[in-house]
Amino acid sequence: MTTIKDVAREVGVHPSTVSRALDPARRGRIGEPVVRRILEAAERLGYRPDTVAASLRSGRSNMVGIIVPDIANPVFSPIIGGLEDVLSARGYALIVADPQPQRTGTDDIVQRLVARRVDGLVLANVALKDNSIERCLSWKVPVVLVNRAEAEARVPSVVSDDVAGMRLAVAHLLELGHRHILHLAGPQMLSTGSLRRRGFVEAMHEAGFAPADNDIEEAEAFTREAGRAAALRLLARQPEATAIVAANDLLALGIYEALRETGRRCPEDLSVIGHNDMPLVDLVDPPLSTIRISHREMGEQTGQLLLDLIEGVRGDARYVVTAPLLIVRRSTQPPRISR
Amino acid sequence: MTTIKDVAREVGVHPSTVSRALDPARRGRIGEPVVRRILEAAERLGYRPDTVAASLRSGRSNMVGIIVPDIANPVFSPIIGGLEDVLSARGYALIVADPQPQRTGTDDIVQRLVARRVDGLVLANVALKDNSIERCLSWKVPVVLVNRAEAEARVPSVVSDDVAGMRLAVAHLLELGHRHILHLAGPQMLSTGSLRRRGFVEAMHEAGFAPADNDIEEAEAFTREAGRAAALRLLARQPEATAIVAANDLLALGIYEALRETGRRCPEDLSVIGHNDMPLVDLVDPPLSTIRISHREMGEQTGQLLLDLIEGVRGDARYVVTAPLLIVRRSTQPPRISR
DNA sequence: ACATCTAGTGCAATCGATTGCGCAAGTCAA
DNA sequence: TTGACTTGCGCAATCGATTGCACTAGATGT
Repeated sequence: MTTIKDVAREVGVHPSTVSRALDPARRGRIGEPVVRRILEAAERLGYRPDTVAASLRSGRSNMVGIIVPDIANPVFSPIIGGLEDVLSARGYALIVADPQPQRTGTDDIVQRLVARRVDGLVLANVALKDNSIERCLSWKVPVVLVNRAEAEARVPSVVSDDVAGMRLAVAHLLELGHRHILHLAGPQMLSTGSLRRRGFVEAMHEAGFAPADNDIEEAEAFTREAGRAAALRLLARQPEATAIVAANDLLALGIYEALRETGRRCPEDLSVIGHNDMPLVDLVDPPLSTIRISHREMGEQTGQLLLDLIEGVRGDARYVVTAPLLIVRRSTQPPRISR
Repeated sequence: MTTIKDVAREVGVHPSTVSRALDPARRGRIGEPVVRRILEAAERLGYRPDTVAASLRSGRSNMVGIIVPDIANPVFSPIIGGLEDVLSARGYALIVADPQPQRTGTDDIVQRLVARRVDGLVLANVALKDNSIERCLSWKVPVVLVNRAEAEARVPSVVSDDVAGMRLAVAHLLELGHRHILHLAGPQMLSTGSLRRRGFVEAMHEAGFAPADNDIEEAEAFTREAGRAAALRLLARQPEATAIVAANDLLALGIYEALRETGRRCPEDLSVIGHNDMPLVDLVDPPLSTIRISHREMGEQTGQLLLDLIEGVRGDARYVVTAPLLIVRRSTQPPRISR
């Protein structure tokens, strides 16, 4: 490994001069011909700066960490992808971490990442009240929330407009002629779960159909299995409803299973609409109507926000909400003519 | 930030003593009571070791990098998940990188990761002949290939038994009574593409049905769109075939689209079988018969292999191949009675 | 001609932990 | 009592780059 000293010796200057010449930002202070010779020598010797050493001295690691609840979740991978894109373009590396349920002792992931001197952190898994945020705050490490927000808005976040998304969904069903609409809600400790529920309730209210508590059922988690179980409960309670809006696509697919098991057909007997438009839901049977969220774009925005925070640019758009889009496929249709 | 010196001063010993006392491996050389006092002081002061400084001196970074072609690809996320699991359990962090098509100049990702002093590298994107492997080799950084292997086996790899998988697929169709079976192959520069093609050809041969070149069509990429296009070509050429085996699920879904466009039904007119068993293919219409590969497990194995390599344990299982499993759903059925 | 800048480099400290080597005190055998 | 070890810990160098400060020339101002 050739170091900065080797280059310095080769050119006959001091290491510090090499350091400056190599950094475009500070190159200005160095004479033009010297810079040229240094660049040439560095190239010739195959010099690669040691990021670790630089980090130690400068205090910046050029790394950011992201904490996701489940990497395999199709919602998070595009977020990671978008994030990685903008970060690597600016020379940052992304380290992804999965909060293992119970690892040895008190060293949780946030701490581990901070010990690695990450310059910033992205949290994709916060609950409405979440203490990892406080820890980041107390350590003064820049943080951006993505996908899910917290109850108090203490740190920047990038989320979809969940309430607006539910408005779109409800409006679509209303327009089709549905009147008795149910909601399969997600976990209420998550912003996505609670905001979407609120969106549903508000939209129904405004249309003059105040939903009863009985019209809403909460799933234990954002999974197919939890969706199936909750749908079974909900359908048993409200057999004459004509449509159901799910808090996310996985839940909607769970509803599909429940419908099959109880001998109902979608959309003939019951219209179903999801949320997220994750990959492949256009190919399920029937193709799922849903609300599209551009997760990749959210990842990119998150990267921007975080970089601004790290580099001290006071971009004032601290709370980015992206606009959802209604995607109509074949799981929704007008209700059958009721007597 | 409290450093090792602070702890040393607090306890009244030398920093090096603290360093040793804190490392379980070298703790033995230090007196028991001193260790206890150091541990206590470290805890009380909230000491967190600075990973960066440790890396600089020790040469180990406790980080490994993984290079994936596309994070959003549902095949890679479980691999990353499994990998991250075993790595973080051993104190390693995982940094994921996406090879941007053309970034500035010659500093490709491999170089960038090596500059970050990663202790090892996982390549999930190698082509059959790939020069990033040579670079890793020349830099002497431990490497493990996953999902796709290279032509010459110079470095350890973890892959599914693609040939065996295709045998399962072909055997299944044969057993159903199919005789004229087509293959929608993947890119032949990738091991998955070429091995699966070979598996198909071999299995057919052994059954006594030598496939003609005309029975095989190569898709440009492992995508739905490429699958659709290739399927269109293939079906135009071989209209009387009764079954088609795709080199992967995405390709199979492309076939679905092509079938719909040409007014054929699956499985009545044509049986289709995929490969990978990626999430949600059990919900498409019709539910896809396929070959299951346990990607998460592959990720875990990859992690083990890499750790062994890094830590010098000569685990001799250098080339892990996992066994594929046939999953029969509803996209395959016996062919219609031909005249 | 003299004081004042300014541009271009060199010097040396520093970041925080690791580690080879050395030294002192204690143990044990002869 | 002495010599050979062992145990426990301190010393100081080191990893590779960054950075505040000092210094030297030549340029500028008056």
